[in-house]
Formats: sequence, structure tokens, C-alpha cells
Amino acid sequence: MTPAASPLFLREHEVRRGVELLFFGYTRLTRSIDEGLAEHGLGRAHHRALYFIARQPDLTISDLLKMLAITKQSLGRVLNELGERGLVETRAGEADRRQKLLRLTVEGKAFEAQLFDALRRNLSAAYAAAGQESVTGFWRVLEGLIPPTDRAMVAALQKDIL
Amino acid sequence: MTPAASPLFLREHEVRRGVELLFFGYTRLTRSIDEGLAEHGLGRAHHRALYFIARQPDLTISDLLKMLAITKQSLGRVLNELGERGLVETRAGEADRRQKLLRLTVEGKAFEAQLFDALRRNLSAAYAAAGQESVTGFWRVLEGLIPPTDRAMVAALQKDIL
DNA sequence: AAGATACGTCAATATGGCTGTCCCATCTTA
DNA sequence: TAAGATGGGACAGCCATATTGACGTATCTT
Repeated sequence: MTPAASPLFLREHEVRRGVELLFFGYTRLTRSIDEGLAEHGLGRAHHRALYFIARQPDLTISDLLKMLAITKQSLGRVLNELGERGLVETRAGEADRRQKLLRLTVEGKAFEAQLFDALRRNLSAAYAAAGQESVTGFWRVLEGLIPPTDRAMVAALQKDIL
Repeated sequence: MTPAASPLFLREHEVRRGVELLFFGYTRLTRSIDEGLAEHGLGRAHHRALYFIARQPDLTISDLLKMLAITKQSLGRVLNELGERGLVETRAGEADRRQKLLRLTVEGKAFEAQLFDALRRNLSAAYAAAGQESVTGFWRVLEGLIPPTDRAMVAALQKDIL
């Protein structure tokens, strides 16, 4: 049998390639929406909040905090600005009235959809160029990068669509 | 013939899944080195510079600027701090003495290797869990996210190893 | 000798994070 | 029903990382 070549040595190539492609891929994708955000005087932090609220209507503040993994104070500023611009609105929770349930307004939905269009264009093109089996692999590797403790949270997002 | 289902509608699932996995995967991977950086009082910006200098010894300032896609002023601070800590050193270019060729010092190499270890552990685990065909797909999709104008730059990194 | 290029730097500003502290409303539980 | 826990908000100050704009110097090119 051919012995497996030194795993650490061989893997350095592959790991560096992954690090670099992740860096360039991620930063280029996120940059693709900066223009749209700037039109409203908003930044990427606002988009992240918009995105997850769009994804899970009636999300609570604490759920959103877990997603974004930032402090309450940082999120507070972002949500206030989104509220002032009429993009996000809140209601008190039904079972627990301390909670605030976050939703996009009609304008918020339209704006999120506009930003998502840029993401869709770029990711769709990459998916199409790579082929479906590649997309599956792309997802699998990324899942493996998420600490097991966070995986349930990410998986839950998938269940909410349709 | 079965007509292809509405591409835009079907793709929304897949695109959102990609956006989310990229966000969580990328941020969790980068967080894995924050502790090591904090020990030296450095941040992620310093790591990005260290990484690319490690990858392409004798890189010039302007090449590094293209990689990072930040301004000269921003990079200036980062490089000064890395220089003060004795992690990076420069020499004048041979052909063109206006250029500064960037290199890691012995300590810089050791530090970069230490940080890289955390990245390697995490990415290797994800690669192993996903399997080799998945890794190929992972790379292919990410390549597709990089604007064609930047692809040559990223590809050049692969040629420098070994 | 004139202009372009590579790099450095001063100054002011924006963004998006952080810590620490304190507050109020509401829910849970002894 | 009182005491404590929890969800959320807010004030204050700070830090890291990025920006724009302007200007300076050494070196290379023509």
C-alpha cells in the first residue's frame, strides 16, 4: 500500500488555498452590496441585522444577538438606526411581553430584497460556474467550520424558508 | 420535457444558505486566531498582513496593498506596528530601489506559524469531515466569487508554495 | 531636466466594535 | 406576594480599523 503522505505537510497547501479563497471570496461578496448600502447611509452591520430579520421574522433581540455574536450595545445602535429609517419595526412578544419581536417594514423588505439581489447575482454565477456537486461540497466544508455549538442555530435558519 | 423550475425562486434557498454558511464559517474561522493575536496586542489587520508576507516573501508594499485592498495609510499603521514588534523587516528592492521588499523576521515567522496552526486545525477538520470532493467544490465556488480582475492575483499565490 | 512612480506621513473623520454601569418591565418561583 | 431572574435599553468612554485629502522625498524613466 502506498502510505499516506505526511498529512501536515500536504495539507499546508490545501489549507492556505482555503484561507485565501475564503478571504477573497467573502470580502468580495460583501463588497458587492456596499454601494446599495451607502445609498441609504448604512453600513455592513446594518445589512447583517436586516438580513437575519428578513430571514426569521419575529426574531427576538436576544436571538439576533446570538446570530451576530456582538454586544447588546453595538446591536442597539444598529437597530435604532434601522428603526429611524423606517426599515425595521418591533412588537411586544405574545407569550413573554418583555421580548421584542423584530420585523422588516414594507420598505425594509424592499431594501433587503434589493441588497439580496446583488448577493444572488454573484453567488448564482459562482454556483453555475462551479456546478451543483461543487455547491454541495462548498456547503459541507463551511458547515465544518462552524463550531458544533452554533450549528443548530444555523441549521434552524434553513427550516424557516418555505 | 420537464421544464426547469423557476431558477430565481429555487435559487433563493441555495443562495441564502451560501450567504449564511459563508458568514458563519468565515467569522468563526477568523475568530479562532483572535486569542493568539491578542497575546501580542495585535488585531486581525495585522494578521492579514503577516499572512500575505509569509506567503510571498519579498512582496512589495504596492503588491500587498492590492491584496488587502485597503489604503496606503491604513496599511502604514499596521506595518509600522509589525515593524516595531520585530515581526516584519524591509529591504530596498534590487532592480528598483524605491520599492520596499517585505519579509518576516525569525520571530515573525514563528508567530505566523503559530497563528496558522489554529487555522490549519479548523480547516483540516472541516476538510476531513467533508471529504476531498467537497474540498474541490468548496474551492471552485469560492473562485467564482472572486472578480475576474482579481483572479490572477489569487492564482499567483498558489504558484509560490514549494 | 521633467515627469511618473513607490513609499511615507500628517490630520481629520467614520464605522463598528468593546467594557462598565445602571435602569425598567416583566416573568418565575419560593 | 415578595424576591430574584431575565429581556431589553441607555449613558459614557474607549479602541481598532478604515476612510479622504494633502503634501513630501527618493528614485526611476524618458
